Order: sequence, then structure tokens, then C-alpha cells
Amino acid sequence: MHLKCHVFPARRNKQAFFRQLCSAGTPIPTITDLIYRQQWSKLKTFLQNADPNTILQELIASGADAELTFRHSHSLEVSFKVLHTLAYTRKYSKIRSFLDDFVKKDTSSSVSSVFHAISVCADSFCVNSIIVDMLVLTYVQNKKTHLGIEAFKRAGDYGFKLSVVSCNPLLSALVKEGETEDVEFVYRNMIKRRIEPNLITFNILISGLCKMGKLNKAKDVVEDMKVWGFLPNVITYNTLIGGYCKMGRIGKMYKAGAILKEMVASGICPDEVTFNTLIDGYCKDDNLSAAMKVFGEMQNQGLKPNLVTYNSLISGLCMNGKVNEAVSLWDEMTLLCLKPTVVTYNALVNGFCKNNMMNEARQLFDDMGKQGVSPNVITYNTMIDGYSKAKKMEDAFAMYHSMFERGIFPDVSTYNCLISALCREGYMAEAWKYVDEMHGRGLRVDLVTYNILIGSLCSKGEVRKAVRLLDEIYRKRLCPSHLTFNTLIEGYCTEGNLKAAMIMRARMEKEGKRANVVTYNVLIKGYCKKGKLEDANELLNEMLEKGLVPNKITYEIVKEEMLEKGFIPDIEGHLYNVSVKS
DNA sequence: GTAGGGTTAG
Repeated sequence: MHLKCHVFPARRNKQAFFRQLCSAGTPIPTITDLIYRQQWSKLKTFLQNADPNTILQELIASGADAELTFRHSHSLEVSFKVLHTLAYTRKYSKIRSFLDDFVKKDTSSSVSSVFHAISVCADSFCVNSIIVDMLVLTYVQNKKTHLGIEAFKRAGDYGFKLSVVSCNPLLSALVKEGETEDVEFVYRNMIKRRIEPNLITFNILISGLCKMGKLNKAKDVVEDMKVWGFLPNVITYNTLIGGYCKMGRIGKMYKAGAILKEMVASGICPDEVTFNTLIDGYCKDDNLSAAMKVFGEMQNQGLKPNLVTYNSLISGLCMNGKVNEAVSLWDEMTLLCLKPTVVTYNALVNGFCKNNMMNEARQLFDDMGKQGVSPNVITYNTMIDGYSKAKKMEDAFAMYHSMFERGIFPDVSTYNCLISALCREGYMAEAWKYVDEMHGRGLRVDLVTYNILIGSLCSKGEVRKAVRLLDEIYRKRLCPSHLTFNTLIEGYCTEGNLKAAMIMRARMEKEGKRANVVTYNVLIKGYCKKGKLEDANELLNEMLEKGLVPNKITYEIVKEEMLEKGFIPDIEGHLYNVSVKS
């Protein structure tokens, strides 16, 4: 308990203040009395022995400023007692500023001790609920989502009622942080605790489910919200379309189009965001003609393409090798007085880098400074990757060193670019040095780093070492991807260890990762190389039975290895009839 | 007091 005398009114008012207290008939507060008589040592002894509640009551009764009392007391119980007093007098903005201060500065109190303090010093369910509700919101606003979710859970245990005002931001923060399980947990509990969701609640939930790839569940929620009396709005539909667009790579773009039709049929008018989402989706699905069609349709509807529209198209064209067309769009947008931002620059710089035009990339990079657009870490990463893939390692490292001078600091991707470059050039030891350096900068190795290292070890025939890294992935609580497993399977196949490759596939499926086209291609190629064409053929049939669509690479393997060796695959007719995806 | 779109690395 630390109390300072400036909790009380200024010295020159003290006498008047004391007289006022006496005249009001209040019993002379001991603390006030001691302070008035400036008996500091007695005061100290008194404070050390007194019960916090007594002191608090005296302070409140003496008219001391509640806010100051709170700020100078280090006891949770006293603090929350003050909050209750404020809640009774409806001084909510003061409570908010107290809590904000508390959440920012207090790093020692656990959520459970806070709840204990709140519940012991109050009796009113309503007041407690209000304070707890504000506490949850304050945690979220201060980016302490983990404490927010804990408070949400405890509020349930204590039976305090939260409001949609704090549950929505909590849900939104959980979605942004990718805490997928908690998103569904909070929503389910809101319903259970009769916290009525609103349209925004549903939109946040749908957005979360889309990010998790649970598109079917997201669609179910759209039906649920109608039952609650909320009709999906333009944001709901845009979120769903965006969800399907992100799945464009696995052929879900047609579903995005279906949602668009549904949206129009329900009388919701697509806006710029709708069109931009679709354009970006088609671009990432390498379907530039569809993207351009939507671009035209958008203008027909009287909607003006904006920066985001051009950024998507420029990026899409660049990734498809159509850098010249990207440059003409750049010119078009500048004519429309849309000023390229760092995102636009990054897209085009990336286009030059990916298409072996490092001089042009450099020119554009230098132009940014002249145009007053600052490069960011993505610009640097793009340039570093471009230079190292062009085998200009000195330039890549010069870029890396120069970013520090501009106050831009490397992130995990920067190191992944460098590590990947060093591995490609065979400098494994150097690559590991950069793994250490990123640790030194407080950056955590991510799955991409592991995939790079695993790929490099496998290509050197050190599959056993690579498998040890797979175990390390789990220890770091990361989740291996299809790429991780496919790389390892390929590693085993290249060293001719087909048995180990099949065991790795089994492990992959056990982890819930179903073998994909790449997995089959790698395995089929492995069996072909060993001359086991019948087994390869069996795998090919298995792949088709599972509904996987062979791609160009499957076709090449079958043609080169099987057909040319006089082996006619059982599924030949089947394989040649399916549409081969590039 | 909260919801939707654009840029990098495997």
C-alpha cells in the first residue's frame, strides 16, 4: 500500500478542506488527521497496519480524488473498489481511462487475480458485469488478446454478462491473429450466454471462417444470420467472395462467381470492393482474361477502378510474364491521376525481377526515392530475391546491408530469401549462420525457412538430416505443409528409397494432409526411375480414383518414362481425356 | 465501437 499525500487537495487548501470535513459531520479521518498534523512516521505505521478497505473508505469519505487514489494504490482490491464507486455514479469514461492505464502498466496481475478482486469488493451483478465488459474491451484495444480471451472465459465462469460491444472486437482480434479455435469458441459462448450477436458479429465470424478455409461453414452462418433476422449485406457477400477467391488455386473461382449472382439476385449491388476482389482472384488463378473481363464490367457498371484495382492487375500481369502490359496499365493509372504507392511499385519491381529484368527493377527501385515513395521491407525482399536468383549475390547482399541505413529492418522473409539463395549456391554453412543471425534479431524461424533447409538437404541426398528437421518443426509447434512432406518424399525417391517414401506419405496422411497431385507426381516418377512401371501405373490409377486432376508434369512423366519404355498405362485413354491443368 | 479488396520468401 503506497499512498502519497498529493492524493489530497493542494497544501494551501488543506485547512479549508479539513474544516469542511468536520463541518459535514464526518468522523475525523485518521489518515487525513495525521497528514494535517504532518505526523509522517505515525502515518506510515498506521498505513502498514490498516485494512485496505478502511483506508479506502476513509479516502473516499474524505473526498480525495478517486482517480488519483486509484493511480497511487497498488492493491488490486482497493483499485477495483474505487472502480465500483465510479460505476455506481456512472462515471464510465473515468473507468475506461483507469482500466486503460491499468492494462498498459500492470504486467504482474493475472486475469484471475483481477477477477477475484472484482468479485470480492462488489456485490452488484450489473456493476461487475459493466466493469468486466470494459476490461475485456480494454485488453483487446491494448493488443492483449490472450488476456481478452481469458477474461471472456472467466466472465463466463463468474456468470458476468458481457456485451456485443466488447465481444465483437474480441472476435475481430482473434480472427486477425488467426486464433481459429477461439473464434468459434467465442461465438458459441456468446449464443450460450445469450449475448445477442448483430450483423457485424456475423460478418466477423464469416470472415474468420473464410480465412480458415471453412467455406461451407461460412455459408451455413449466412443462413444462420437470416434466422436471427439479419440479411447479409454487401460486406457479407464480399467476404464470402474473397473466401472463394483465395481458394481460386484449387478451382473455386466458379463458386465466387456463383456468390456474385446470388448477391445480385438478393438485390445487393456489387461495389468497388466486390470487383477488386474478383479481379484479384482471377489474377491469382492465372486467369488474366477473366480478370480483364471483370475490369471491363466494373467500368460498365459505372464504378471507377481505383488503386487497388490497378495494383491487382499489375501484379497479376507481372506474375504471368506480361510485364509490358503491366507497364501500360501503370501509365493508364497515372493518366487517371492515381499515384502509384509502395504496393504498386512492389508489384512492378517484382514483375521485373521475376522476368530477368534486374536493370529495369533497379531503375524503378531508384525511381521510388525520387517520387517520394519509400521502399519497405517487401521492396527490399523482392530485390534481394531478384538479385540472388539472377546469381548476383554481391548485389543481393549489398541490398541487405543498405536497408539498415534507411531504417528498414529485415524480417523473416528477408532471411528466407538470403538462406534460400545461399542454399541454392551450395553455401550450407553460411545459410545456417543466417539462421543464427535471425535468432539474434529476435526473429523466429518459420515453416518457409524449414522448407528451404529441408529442400536443400534433400537435394544433397541428406534426407535423414532433413527428417530430423521435420521433427524440429513439431517441437517448434509449427505445422508442416504439403510442400514439407512432398519435398521429403521426393528426397527419398531420388535416393531410390521408395519404401521410405511411401512411409513418409503415410505419415503425411496421418497428419491430415491428403496426398495431392505433386505427391503422386513425385512418387510416380520415383517408381518409374526404378523401372517399376506397374507400381507407377497403380499410383496413377489411385490418383485418378481420388479425383485428382493430372497436370502437365504428370503427363510428361508418363510420356517420357512409361510410354517411351513401351509400357501402356491402363488409364491411358482416361489420362488423355482429362483436361490437363498447366 | 466492431465487418470486406492490393505488394515479398518455400
